[in-house]
Amino acid sequence: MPMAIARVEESVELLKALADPTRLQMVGVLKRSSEPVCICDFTASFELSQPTISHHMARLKNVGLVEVSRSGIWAYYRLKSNLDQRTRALLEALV
Amino acid sequence: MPMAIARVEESVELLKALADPTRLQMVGVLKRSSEPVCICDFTASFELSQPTISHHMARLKNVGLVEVSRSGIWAYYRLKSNLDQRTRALLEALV
DNA sequence: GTGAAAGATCGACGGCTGTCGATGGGATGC
DNA sequence: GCATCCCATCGACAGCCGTCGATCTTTCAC
Repeated sequence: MPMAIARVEESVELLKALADPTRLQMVGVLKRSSEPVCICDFTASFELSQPTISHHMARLKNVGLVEVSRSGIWAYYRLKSNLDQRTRALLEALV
Repeated sequence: MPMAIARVEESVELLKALADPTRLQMVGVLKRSSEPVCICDFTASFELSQPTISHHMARLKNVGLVEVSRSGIWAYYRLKSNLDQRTRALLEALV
């Protein structure tokens, strides 16, 4: 039974979102953290500009890997809670 | 314990190799096949030029996902036999 | 040797993507 | 109101990547 085209495209989008050193490490941080992580923490630990960090996080959000909660002027990100089993297995193999 | 940089880069190369619809489906075909698959089968089933198919397979080969055996004028590809556990788990979650 | 077939390589083109500085937008504090 | 801070968005640029036609290499058949 060949892979359905729709599922291929969906998997590819997920893979492209993870296929960047910065984003893969961001996901790693979020996966290991028990609490949501502030964007300011990422801008502090990666040697990249703030717009770049924001851009990467937006890509992770667009593929449904992370979700955001705002508190005042801060934005806290965490891995989405209801990731499907396949995605969780993939992260488990990666991070 | 954060991810080692070398392992991040290695994972990213693997993810980039898989983050394309054609290559992901190629890997799917190889994973499901009990026997090596001829390049001519891929050029026949994908609506892409022969150089493009060859280019994609070369990328899969460069990251160590597949290996080739030639017989006469034909080239047969299969998933590399000694993939590490992490990579196998990743393919299991994807294909 | 000649020709044909499979596959790899090359050169070129357009589109996507990572990066930045500049700017915008909302919340906080004075 | 005004300045300041965090973050998102925009515009621009360079580099990578998917794709193709053309060509080269190797093998086989005659």
